[in-house]
Amino acid sequence: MDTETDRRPTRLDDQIQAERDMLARLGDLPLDLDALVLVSNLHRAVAAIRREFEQTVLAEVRLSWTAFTALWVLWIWGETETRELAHEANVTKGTLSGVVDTLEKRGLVARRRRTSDRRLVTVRLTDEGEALISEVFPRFNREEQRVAELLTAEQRTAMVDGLRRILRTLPS
Amino acid sequence: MDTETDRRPTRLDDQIQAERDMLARLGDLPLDLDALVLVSNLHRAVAAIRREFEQTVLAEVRLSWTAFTALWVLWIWGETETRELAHEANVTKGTLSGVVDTLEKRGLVARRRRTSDRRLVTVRLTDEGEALISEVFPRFNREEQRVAELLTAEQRTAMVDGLRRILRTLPS
DNA sequence: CCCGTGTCGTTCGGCCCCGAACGTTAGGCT
DNA sequence: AGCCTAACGTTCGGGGCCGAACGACACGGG
Repeated sequence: MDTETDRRPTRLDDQIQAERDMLARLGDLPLDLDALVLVSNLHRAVAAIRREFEQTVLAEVRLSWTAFTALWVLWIWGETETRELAHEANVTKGTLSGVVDTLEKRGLVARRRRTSDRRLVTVRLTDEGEALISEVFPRFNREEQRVAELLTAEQRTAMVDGLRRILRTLPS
Repeated sequence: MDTETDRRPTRLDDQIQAERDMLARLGDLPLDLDALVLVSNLHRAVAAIRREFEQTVLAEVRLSWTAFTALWVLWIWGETETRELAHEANVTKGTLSGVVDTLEKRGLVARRRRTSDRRLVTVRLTDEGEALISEVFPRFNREEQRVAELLTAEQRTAMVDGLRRILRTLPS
């Protein structure tokens, strides 16, 4: 690593200069700034939401977002094949395998090899897992509600509809 | 792992039964289903977008989303202190340290210890890094545009405004 | 001058995440 | 029966990600 003999612009100079630089650099490119803002805000907001949840409701019960989602799916769907559970939890089956491992170690879920087709493995909640998710989910939903409340009804419907369009198009 | 002597409901039975179960289980809880759908769709859409980008534009140049973001910030802002870069890239400084390590190994960025305050480290693009980001970014933005095009103008503004509200409230 | 106190970036352990490779099993075709 | 092919879940290597702990450093008050 180099060292630098100092003459750093102050934060204020920097802001102004940075904007000038940005405009100078971006000005001659055919850019869609709205699209940039949209995608980057989407990303930031989701990261913020996820962090918030993982640090409050989920931290108390030591569950990652994905682990929680898996439990939720099992709660609603009942015993589920690994592949479907992975799809529903929005991760690859390789990832899900690891998540189920940790959930199994904690005694929250159990695996079961099917006899009719021995390639298949299903996952189901244990009693303990069921107790946990039914206790945690209402609190989780209350957090979701707090997020949704920040938006107007129009914004909410516009967003949900827009997100659906994206999901329909992109490979999910 | 247990084994199971089979009598699995078919997929169709399952769908119907699962919905019945879901309604039965959720019916007596004070739930905000709209909030649930909103948050879960947000999450799924962002994951889909991120995967899409990481598998097309970013895969070609072997950059993760975060690595790309860091390069972009450095491109726009110029030489930046580690802490600010982490905040801007939306990760903790611990994470950023690792990302900068890999970028540095590839010769795309360089670290510099400041002499005025020897606790500080700044990161800047190398010529190679600058060449890479200025080549990749337009393609990245074109992908962003493709996503944004899926929405109506109204949806776009509603979404951006809604996301800003979320970001303003949640600890980012 | 020196000694707290606070901030910097880095390191560490643990988990999540992915894609590729792998062994196992099912099922059709000859 | 004996292949071939395809689908299943797991494993593995590489990296992202976080929070906590850490050493280096700055700076003000005794």
